[in-house]
Amino acid sequence: MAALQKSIDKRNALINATIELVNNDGFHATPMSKIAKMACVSPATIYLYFENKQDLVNKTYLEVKSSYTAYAFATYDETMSVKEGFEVIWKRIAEFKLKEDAYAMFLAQCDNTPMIDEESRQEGIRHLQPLLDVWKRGIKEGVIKPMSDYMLYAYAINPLSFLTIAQNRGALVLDDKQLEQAFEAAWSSIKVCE
Amino acid sequence: MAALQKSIDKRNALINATIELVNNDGFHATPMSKIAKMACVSPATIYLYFENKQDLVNKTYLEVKSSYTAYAFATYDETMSVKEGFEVIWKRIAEFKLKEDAYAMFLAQCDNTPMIDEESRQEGIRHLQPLLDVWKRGIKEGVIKPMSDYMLYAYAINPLSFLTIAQNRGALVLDDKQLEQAFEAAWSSIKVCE
DNA sequence: TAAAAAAGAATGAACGTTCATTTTCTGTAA
DNA sequence: TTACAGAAAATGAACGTTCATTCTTTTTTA
Repeated sequence: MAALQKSIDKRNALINATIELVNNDGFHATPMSKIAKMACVSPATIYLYFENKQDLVNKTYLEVKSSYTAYAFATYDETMSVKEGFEVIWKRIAEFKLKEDAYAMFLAQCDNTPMIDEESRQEGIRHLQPLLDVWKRGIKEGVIKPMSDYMLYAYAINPLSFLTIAQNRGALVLDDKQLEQAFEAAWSSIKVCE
Repeated sequence: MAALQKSIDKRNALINATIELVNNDGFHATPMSKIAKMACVSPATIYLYFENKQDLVNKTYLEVKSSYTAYAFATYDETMSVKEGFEVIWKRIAEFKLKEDAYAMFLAQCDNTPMIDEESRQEGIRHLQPLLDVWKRGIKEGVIKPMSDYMLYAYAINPLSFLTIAQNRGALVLDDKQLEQAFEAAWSSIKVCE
């Protein structure tokens, strides 16, 4: 157990160092030697845990994406109404993006650059299924406008990425009041008007 | 005149090569030698037009941002009503992002990574002033919800970036009908309900 | 004590940038 | 118009550095 435990710690340290350094400098401007140093490990040791640099960043992406979606759906269950379900998920996502802003920044960078393999990108998308299911249900019930998943995501969820990046760059404070406004805007853009 | 003309052509070729290669591979994975080759120019020649690689990408960013905002505001004038003004600007932006999808991809990458100098980023933001003015007017007239510029941008404009990237990755087709839907979603999220 | 894990130094390739040289342009004098 | 000199623009090769990865040796584990 001690040995395994130690390995998991090192792996986590490598993943966390990758996130922090890539956020600051970008993927290709982050040398393996720097990641190793921040994780208190020899550069050679990275290759015991990951195949190469690309594998390291792919795995980091999937790990962050998993913790993101796990957090997002933790308090949702399928017996909720569409509106309630959406609100619960949306607010968990917002909470995650504010609390785990380094993760949010990292995901934004992965989603907007060619730094991740297409295969890992596809796998990351699959994690969102429960949200897509809420939307499908909402459209069937006539509560949500009949739009494609991409369009719904663009207006209901993606703006949060922009807001957290703006907040991270010091241009905006997202307090509770602003967040409630943001939720209202999100819901307004996808709901069917009564 | 011949000499000057030639120079502008080369400069444009370098900027265009930068956009295409950075879109495909990312900033740091794009060597100067490759940019030079695509622009049919010697690597050394790049340094006659730009100080260094960072300067090249900063200037490229500002050039793209300028053509983006010039296009966005070309048909808008201040005598329009808030709703009409917003609609005109929004639709021009959408048109630009669909027609000039390479530019749109490039801007998305600049806005979500540390690849651009902070100074150039700030200058790029200033170009959006006319849009912020419409919003200010809309809030004063009670037509637009009193939200910060960042929030308004997040819900009304930024979703278009997500949609064009999705379209570019082959995951979505943004036809006229979808676009009208998207505009409705954008307007719904920021307007004051009657 | 044997195997696994980790380390640091070494390697070779790739990169941004510069240098020495050649080519092209421009204005002037015949 | 032609010839040409000086300046400007452009080039390909070269330089020094940095980086991802591997190799050999040492340390830790069981």
